[in-house]
Amino acid sequence: MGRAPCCDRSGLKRGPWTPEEDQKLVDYIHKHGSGNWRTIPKNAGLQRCGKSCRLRWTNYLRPDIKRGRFSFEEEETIIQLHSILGNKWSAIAARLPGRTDNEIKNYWNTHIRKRLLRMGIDPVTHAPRLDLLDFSSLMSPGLFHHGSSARADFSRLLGIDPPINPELLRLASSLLSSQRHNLNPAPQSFQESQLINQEIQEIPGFTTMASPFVPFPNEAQVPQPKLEDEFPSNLADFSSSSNSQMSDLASNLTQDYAPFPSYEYDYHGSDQSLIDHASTNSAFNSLDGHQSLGSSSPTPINSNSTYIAGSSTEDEREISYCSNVLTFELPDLLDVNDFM
DNA sequence: AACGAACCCAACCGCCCAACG
DNA sequence: TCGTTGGGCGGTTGGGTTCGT
Repeated sequence: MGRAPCCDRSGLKRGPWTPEEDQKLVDYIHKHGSGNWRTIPKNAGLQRCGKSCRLRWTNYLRPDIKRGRFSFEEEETIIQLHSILGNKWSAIAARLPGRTDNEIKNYWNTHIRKRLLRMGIDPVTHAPRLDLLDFSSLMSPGLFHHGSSARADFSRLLGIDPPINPELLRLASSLLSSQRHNLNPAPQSFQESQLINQEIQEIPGFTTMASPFVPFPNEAQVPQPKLEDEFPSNLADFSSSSNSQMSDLASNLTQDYAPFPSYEYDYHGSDQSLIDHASTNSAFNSLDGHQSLGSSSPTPINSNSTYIAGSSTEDEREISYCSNVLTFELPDLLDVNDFM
């Protein structure tokens, strides 16, 4: 059943707000508070729909709104929360004091989303975009460094040489399946979002901008799955939509796996940083396919804090993301920019 | 300098859901 | 139980600005 317009549109002004209108609305709300939005425009002497007033207030006029560029930490928080909550902008905004859902949504769509795409990360699933890969590239013998008799048997069985790594195939299959079936990973209702918020809040070490951002206080808490025996068999679970599954997911984030085994956001609220789980297994090739930005050593990849305080250019942020985040090997010949 | 393309973001649209009578 | 309403949400639009040629 369609919903009737929130108000009679005839005679009501639309479009950009004038300073005079802003002042009227601010004055009224300062005096009377923001109660019944339908009656506010009438009482405040505005030829506006109540909905328009509410939007103007919540997205622009509210005194606690923080204006200006998003900090790197805010960006990271957005990305992390988005990986869990999906496009629940209000839920994400609730964790970023002073930022509105609309502002975050716009920032995501205009900045973060594009950056992730440039990095070869699917902004919906937060997984590397394997759909862009030529699977023949996965047959590179140098891709994996694990000795595996099972793999040898498997490849012998398939008669393939050089062998396709079965784990990689399984991963690719799971990811593709996940991307096909779980494009809407977020819960459906605001209540669910709130529940999830609570659950996330209860995750040990998961904090938001309101408090020091140190999800993993010490290295010992960081899970370090081995590629061959600890890959989630069904990564689609990551994107499940039910509340309980989201809860499980949240738990998994700290207890078992990162959303993607070799794809991990770096947490660096303090000088503690997340170990690069997969750095011993793969190296990240930059998007032009020539330069490896990822660390190949098992030491924390940003023990000196990869993020340079005060760095603010898009490139610097992207490089920081790349060096911290993506340790997934892209084929040398793949230029993600070709797909942009 | 002029023009078109690309980008940015405030504002709007339409749907959903809980509350209420 | 059902219909209506208000508030809230995510998605989309369009006008202004910036960038590139």
